[in-house]
Amino acid sequence: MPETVVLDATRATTISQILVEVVSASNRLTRVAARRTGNTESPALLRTLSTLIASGPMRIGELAVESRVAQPTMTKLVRTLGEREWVRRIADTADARAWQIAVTKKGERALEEWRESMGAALLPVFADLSDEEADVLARAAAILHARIAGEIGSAASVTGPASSVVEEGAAR
Amino acid sequence: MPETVVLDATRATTISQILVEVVSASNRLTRVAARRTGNTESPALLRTLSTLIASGPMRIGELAVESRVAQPTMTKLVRTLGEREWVRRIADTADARAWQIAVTKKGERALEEWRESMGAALLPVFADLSDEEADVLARAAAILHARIAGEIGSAASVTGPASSVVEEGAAR
DNA sequence: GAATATGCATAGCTGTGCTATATAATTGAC
DNA sequence: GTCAATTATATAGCACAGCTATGCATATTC
Repeated sequence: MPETVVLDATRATTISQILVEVVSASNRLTRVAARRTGNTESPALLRTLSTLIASGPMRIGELAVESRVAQPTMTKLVRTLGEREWVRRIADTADARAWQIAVTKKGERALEEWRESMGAALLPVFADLSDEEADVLARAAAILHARIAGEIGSAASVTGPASSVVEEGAAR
Repeated sequence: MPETVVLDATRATTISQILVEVVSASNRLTRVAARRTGNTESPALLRTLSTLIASGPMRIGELAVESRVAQPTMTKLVRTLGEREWVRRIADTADARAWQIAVTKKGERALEEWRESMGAALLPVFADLSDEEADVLARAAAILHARIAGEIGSAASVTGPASSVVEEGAAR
């Protein structure tokens, strides 16, 4: 196995190029999806919801890290989500500065409806995928999800049990 | 092969779900990429550039369709691209209302640099992909690109030869 | 040549993202 | 136990990408 360094450099280049193609394809797919669904749904809100559903209630700061946005951005998103009653804020008994953010039933339904409408909107473009192509897409999504989930050292999902049930507005 | 209808419905559901997973993964990947690159580059500008490079000079309206944005959005993007000297506007001799938008060398370089920095930024997260995983991602990107390109009836790339070489600001 | 259609620009809004900074609570040092 | 430093969220204010509605100029059609 000679010239390992050269081989590795080549391989890194190849992987980089593939990643760029994936990002580029993602970028376009996002636009196609936005236009076909009529653009009424917000990716950021749904991303936040699905993070919460996947990992359970967590603090705003943790949510910001998981969702890859700055903390003030997440504060805004959580406010909007709260106004729609898709999440509720639960006081954190261990730290009066913090809140646990939890998805409501309504929020779960909203995400589910979004997934249905997104699937329906994109289906016509992809309906005649071969089984093999469909499999490739499914595996690619799984690979991306796994890598992205693993990208953060630890984060979240460690917070769960410490929260109380005091709703916002109640005496603290 | 009995119950074709039921089977097809099931298959449609499966494909829909896969597509939703792909969109969801894309959405997250976009955020990871934005954060890791330091977020200085704008996806919309680069999407426009790469469309122009792939399909050659075209009108603002065509570019809007290809890039899946509304026409006023594209007008703004083209203005920004022009200010950066990444594109130039060429008068369309066949129609005085229209412009042909063409990428400059500077624009090509900007896209190339973006691709390099994006690849470098994401590589650490994906460096230890197996050859097989890398292949799955590459094929998924190709499938998405092909479908998205095919989604529009015809559009663009039919416009090329009709344009002149009169630069903006020159007598029209 | 007047009416209609088309291509682009402008105005003005919303939402998502950012940084810098404020406020309040917690933690740590002494 | 109090004061300083740190931490969690909120607020302010900005930029940009997206949209719809609409205006303006040029083409096209009858």
